[in-house]
Order: sequence, then C-alpha cells, then structure tokens
Amino acid sequence: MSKQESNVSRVYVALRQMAADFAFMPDQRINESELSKQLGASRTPLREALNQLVAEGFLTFQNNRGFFCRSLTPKYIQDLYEARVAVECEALRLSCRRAADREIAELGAYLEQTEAEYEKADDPDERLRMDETFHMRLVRLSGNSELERSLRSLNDRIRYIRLIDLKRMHDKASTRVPGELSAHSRILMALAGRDAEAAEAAMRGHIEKRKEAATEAVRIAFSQLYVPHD
Amino acid sequence: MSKQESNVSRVYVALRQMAADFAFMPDQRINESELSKQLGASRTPLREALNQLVAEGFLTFQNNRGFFCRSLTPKYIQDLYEARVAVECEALRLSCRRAADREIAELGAYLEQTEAEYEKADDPDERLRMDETFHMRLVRLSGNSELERSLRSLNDRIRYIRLIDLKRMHDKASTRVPGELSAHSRILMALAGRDAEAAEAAMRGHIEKRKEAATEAVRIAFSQLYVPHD
DNA sequence: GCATTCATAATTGTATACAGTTTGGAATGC
DNA sequence: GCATTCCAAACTGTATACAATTATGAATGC
Repeated sequence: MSKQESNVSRVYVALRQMAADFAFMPDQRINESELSKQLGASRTPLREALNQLVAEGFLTFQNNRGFFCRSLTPKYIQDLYEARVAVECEALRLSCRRAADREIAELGAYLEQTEAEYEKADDPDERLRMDETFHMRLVRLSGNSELERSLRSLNDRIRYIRLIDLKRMHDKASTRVPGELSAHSRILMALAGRDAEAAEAAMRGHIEKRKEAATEAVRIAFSQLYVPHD
Repeated sequence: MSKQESNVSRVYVALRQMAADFAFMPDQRINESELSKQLGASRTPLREALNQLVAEGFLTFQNNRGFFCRSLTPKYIQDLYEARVAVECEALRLSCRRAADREIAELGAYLEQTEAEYEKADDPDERLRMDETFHMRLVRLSGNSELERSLRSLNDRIRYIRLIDLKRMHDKASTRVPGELSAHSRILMALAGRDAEAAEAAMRGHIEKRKEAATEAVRIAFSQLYVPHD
C-alpha cells in the first residue's frame, strides 16, 4: 500500500487556498520555518510548493529574501478581469462551433437548477461557487485545455475580490426582476443558437460589468484586508 | 558583495530552455540525480525549478515517479495556438483603446527594420526571434501584465513547433510578393487607425493560418523529435 | 535627535543522508 | 513460451545540518 498523496501536493493545496483567501496579506513576507511548522512538513516540500505558486502568479520571490504574497492593486484586478474576457470570449467562440447540443442542454439544466437556489442562498461563498462552476463548465465546452487551465488560475487569484463584490451586491439587495433573463442565460441562449457574435458580446458585457464593480470593491477591500482574519 | 543569482534561478532558466527545445523528449521521464549532476547543482534546487516548470505546463509530475516532459500531440499544439488567439486578439482590442500613437509608431519602425532583415535572414531561429519579439511588443502595448505573462508562456511552449513550421516555409521558398503587405503590417495599420474589428480580424487570420501549418508540421516533427539531438 | 557601524540573531540556500517507493530482471511455476 | 513472485538496484520524498545572506538593534559619533 503506497501513500497516495505527497507532502508537496498536500502543502500546495493548502497554500493555494491560503494565498487565494489572502491569508497572507498583500506584499507580506512569508516565513518558511514558521509556515512549515504550521503545515506539519519540513522546508523542503514547502519550498517546492511555494515555487509552484510563484510560477502561477500567487506569490513572488526575491533572491535571498524569500517568498512574498502577491500585491493587490486596482491595476492587478483589472488585468485579471481583462484576461478573463480574453479567455472566456474565445472559449465561447470555439464552443459555438464545437459543443454538442446535449452538452449545452446539460449546462442549461445546471443553470436552471442553480438559479433557483441562487436567489435563496444568502451565503456569498455558495453563490460564488455556483457562478465559478458555470463559467468553468462553459469554458470546458470549448474543449481547449489551455483556456481551461488559464481560467482556473485567474479565478483562483480573483476569487477573494469577487467575494467582496458579491457581498456588496447582496447588501444592495438588487434582486433581478422575475422574467428578466440573467446574464448567464443570455450567454447560454446565444450559444445554443450558435450565434458567436451575440454570445461573445453578452459575455464581454457580463464580465466588464463585474470588473467595474470589483475595481470599485477592491478600494473598499483594502480596509477589510488589513484587519486580522478571525 | 552578494551572489546575484541563486542556483534555483540559474537551473530554472536552463531547464526552461531545455524543455522549450524538447531536449527532453515528449513523455520522457526525467532522472533527477543525473540532471542535477549535469547542471552542477544538488537535487534540492533542481526540484524547486522543476516544480515551477510543472506549474507552467512545461513538465508534468506523477507521485513517487517524478517529473516527465509534457507530451506533444496535434491537439496540444492546436490548444496553444487557440490560446494565443484569445490572448493576442484581446490584447489588440485593448491596445486600440490605450496605446499611444508614439508607441505604435515605434513598433512600426521595428517592423520596418526587421522586415528588411527578415528576407535576408536564412536562419529560422533568427526569423522566429523577430516574429516573437513583434508579437510580444504588440501585447505589451495593451498594458496588461497578465496577457503578457500568458503569451510568454504560450510562446515558450510552442516555439519548437513554430521553428519547424518556419523551416518548412523557408524550404518552400514562398517569399512574399514585394508590395504585398505582410500580416504584421496589416495588423499594425489597423491598430494605428484604431480599428479594433479590423485589427482583431487580421490577427485572428494570421495566427489561424499558422496554426493550420503548424498542426501539419507537428506530424512531420514527430519523426525529427524521436531522433537524438546532435 | 538622527545617521552609521558593527555584532548578533534570524532567515534563506543548498548539500546530503536516509527512508519509502518503484523499477527491472532473475528465478520459479505452469 | 508466458505469467508470477520476489529481490536488489535505482530512484524519489523529505528531514536535517550547515553555509551564506539578510535583518535587527545596540553602541557610537555627530
């Protein structure tokens, strides 16, 4: 019987979660000895995992000074959202050509199911999970692994900000007028009709709207970030 | 006086080059001890560098079996080219809104200068370097670091294939008719005219044309790849 | 008070040792 | 011949030690 999971992958998953949640504050230096004790592994596997996160853009590294949390600026958030537009719009174009009707119908069923839950769910985490799942599944319909890999990385780095954005939306309590189509529905309908132009336009509008809101939200986020986590 | 460069970064650069050039053959298992001797470093910094390359998609990793070169399939090449379309088209759209006239003019000057050299240059490596530089500079005009990062990674993973593609083009000796605008010129002119639609269309056509050629080339590449490097 | 110097502590960088796992092939049975 | 078992060699996974570098803070001079 072999050990299924190595320390490196276990530590990697934990660190990625921590980095996504800004358990390390922006620009904070990371103490390897302390962190390795905290995670129950020696510095060797810890550093291997940290190096992966540097390559993915979650952390930065300075010679002889070690690892740091990525910084968080409005410019950075904007860049991530714009990259999402690039990835998701192109994926959508490809999906219009490639996705099977059955696959589109399945995603439609998922959407219908979650939209009912969505209105009820008070938990922003739960809402975000549903939103991310929809977008990931949509990109997967393109059949392109690189686009899928990109979106996963972008989503993880942007999640914390989206969560803040969602919380603000929730507070504003601007629930959709019943009967009005959600942005997701509009995108999916255009896809079902194989209308790449319409689908891309809907997607672009959807993400850019959220970008504006999130860029605004990140200014507010700063005040939340520099308060200790509970 | 401190040592400027760590072993990790030196090894990382060397490995990335090797991986780009397929010095490791597709799916080949990487022997850490052997490689560490070859690179003059112990396994600790070697593995840190290898982990970065896994995160970037140059290598893969299997628990208790170690590191492997990424595999090379027509599907993979196609995915990379499609991701390039996503990144470069969106970057171009952004550049149409943001790039300064002066920046566009500078890139135009670079293009003019290199197009003269290009026809003379017999060396496909030299040609590829010029082509990549143009595309990287173009993306940089968007001012988006994430798109820039993505393109860099895509370029490095696709380079070997592009080289094979360029070599075939060279052999076919299909030099452009003088006076006919190069694809690059057409893209840049649309950008200068702030015509995002035209620029994107030109870029999309340009990359997709090369994708077709490269997908064809990769089939031929297999025969070259599985012959020892000289 | 403020900047500078220097010693010391803390931290990172890397080699190495060894435990755990996989691999390859010889020995065995059918 | 072919599959199976088992053992030894090779290889990976990780802790640890120590060297190299950076950070800290007290002592000093202005």
